[in-house]
Amino acid sequence: MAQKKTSLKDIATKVGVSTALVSYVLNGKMKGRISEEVANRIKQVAKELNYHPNQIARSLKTNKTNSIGLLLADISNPFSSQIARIVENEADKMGYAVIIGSSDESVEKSEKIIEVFLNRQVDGLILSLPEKSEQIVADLKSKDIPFVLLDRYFPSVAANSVAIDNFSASESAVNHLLSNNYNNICIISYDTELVHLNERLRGATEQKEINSTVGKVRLGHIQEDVECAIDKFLNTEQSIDAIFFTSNLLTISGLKYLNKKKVIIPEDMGVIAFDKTDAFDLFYTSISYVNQPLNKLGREAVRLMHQAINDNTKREQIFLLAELIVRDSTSRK
Amino acid sequence: MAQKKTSLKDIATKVGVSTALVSYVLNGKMKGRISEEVANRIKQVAKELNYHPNQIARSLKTNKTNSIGLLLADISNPFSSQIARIVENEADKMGYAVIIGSSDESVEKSEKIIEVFLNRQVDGLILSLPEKSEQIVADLKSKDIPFVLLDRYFPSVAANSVAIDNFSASESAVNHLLSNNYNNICIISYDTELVHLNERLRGATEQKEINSTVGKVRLGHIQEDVECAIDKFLNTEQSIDAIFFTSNLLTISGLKYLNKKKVIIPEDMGVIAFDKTDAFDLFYTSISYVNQPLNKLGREAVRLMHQAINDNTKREQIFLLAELIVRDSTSRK
DNA sequence: TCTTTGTGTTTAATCGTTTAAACATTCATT
DNA sequence: AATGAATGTTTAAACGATTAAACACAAAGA
Repeated sequence: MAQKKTSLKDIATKVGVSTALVSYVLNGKMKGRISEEVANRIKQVAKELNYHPNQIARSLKTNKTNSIGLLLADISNPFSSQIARIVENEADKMGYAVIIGSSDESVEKSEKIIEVFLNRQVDGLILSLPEKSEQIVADLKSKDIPFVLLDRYFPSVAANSVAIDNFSASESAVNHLLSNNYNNICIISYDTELVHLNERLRGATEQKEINSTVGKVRLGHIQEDVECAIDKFLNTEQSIDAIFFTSNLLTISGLKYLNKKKVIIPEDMGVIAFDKTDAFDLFYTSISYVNQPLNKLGREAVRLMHQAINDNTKREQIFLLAELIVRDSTSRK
Repeated sequence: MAQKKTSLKDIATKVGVSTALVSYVLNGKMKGRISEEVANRIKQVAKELNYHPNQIARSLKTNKTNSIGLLLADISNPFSSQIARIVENEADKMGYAVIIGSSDESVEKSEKIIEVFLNRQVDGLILSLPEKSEQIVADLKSKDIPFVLLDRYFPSVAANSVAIDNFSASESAVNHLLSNNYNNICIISYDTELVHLNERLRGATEQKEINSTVGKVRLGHIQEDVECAIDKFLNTEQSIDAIFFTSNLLTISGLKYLNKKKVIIPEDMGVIAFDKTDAFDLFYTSISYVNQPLNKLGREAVRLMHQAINDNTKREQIFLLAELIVRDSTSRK
């Protein structure tokens, strides 16, 4: 950054006034006390010298950086990157810059990244934390740092949060299958403590009428465990006629394998997915899915965070409704 | 950010020394001049009070923020988000935080975002710029700001850049088709001034032996124009037997449409793609594609940027080789 | 004439660091 | 005893902004 940037002082010197006056003029403060003439001269010189305030200096004084930290599980996962995009846009509208980090579902990495965020004096945090992060949430609360949990939340520690109503989303997905005459439904879900994912499972299984089986998939072994679960369903159990996948990665792995096994959708097997992905476009049958309102999620997260920054005494927990998009993968011919 | 953070001064007061000494100890400077005893006491108190240096203050003094700006076309596009992920990791290793922005292929938006980055005193920039951005590059150069162009570059203004050798990547893709007896190849490409994309086109078409047709797709009308191009190939022209798509979005739109039109791959039509996407997993035939070395791209970009930050007199232009991954979509049975 | 009020501008402290330079003390050398 | 090094620590300015408070001066009211 050579070519030293112009500072308030440069302008002050050139115009022949104090830096204070320049600051007042450029910030539009003390309106009505400053002479038009001087004000104009200052503004003009500022433009001439291509002045841009040094945010760092400003931040040091005001104790506001107008930046936020966004922690995601993995920015290269489409769900995360779409959220990132929306948060970035919303934040920008409110004058915040966004610093991003990926936790890879690791608590230690999350802690480390949050520390980096805080050292950089971000004004607030938007976090999608991995399982077993209750302590992190508790620590942030005790330090009174403004933050919002996004997508994932922890009932044991109350905090600002934005998520969808996973229970009812799953419920309606399964109801849809039932009403389309799929009666032996199996659910493929993660083996996790994350509440939002377990809510998806609960919503799908806690229905009196349903005769369901569950396949649990370990995070680091998605393809392997999905295949294993599907094999089990196809062979040993009573004949399954539909699968509900509770995440986008699970769906992709599952469809890939069903393809390989020549299972025809929806004739041999009904399929319903959680989240949409581009990949569906290339599948021979269009896929029914639970559509999360990503735009609203992102917008609400930024709004709550902004609110927390300005007044961290309120707490809000927001659950948005997901919408069921019905396509061909759940319609028996 | 309530609960006032502890500062150097707090430690100094508690230990009974000057802030300077605390700073020296904590930064490991003036080694050998400071008494062990005092040093230990300072370190201990720092830990007790959970001291973390205020990066903002430090930045103001040192004129280094240890942050970089990353401008992408659209963080929600998989290519961008994967790059973002890699850049984020590499940058973190070198102690840089990453601020992200998406240009949406707009020059004005790019300018605006870069300005935000610079006001925040980022140490350097990594940029994927839209077409007609030569002036931006020239301005950055004249201001002597350290930056690296990533993926996209502009031959008319020399600058640090990292990209793949698009020409030879396309060349080998087309050669592969030719050697598999596809002789009427058509290329679907963007209607753009972006050099890296036109190099893909040039690499594919500038071969004596090839009998090729080109479909140009406008950025805002991908699905529409891809369909139109494919229709044209299928109807009016001499029978096309292979399509080379020069980007991932083009590929997805194209395959989707070929599906709809019941064109069988690879029997009726050979297909080769640029970039891999998850979506391929769900297609009935595995897709051959040009694989960009994303990890290397990201790593080299960060390395060059770091180099530019420390010495902005060198210029490097790096072209990495992409690899052709051969699958079933280009093998005639 | 003397205060008061209003207008226009400056002074100076402050944010939390870094760091060159100054200071003070001890110790060895001549 | 005087000089010089070596060691250990402090002083104080600086980075570039913000902002309460002070200052200076003119016009208006008592």
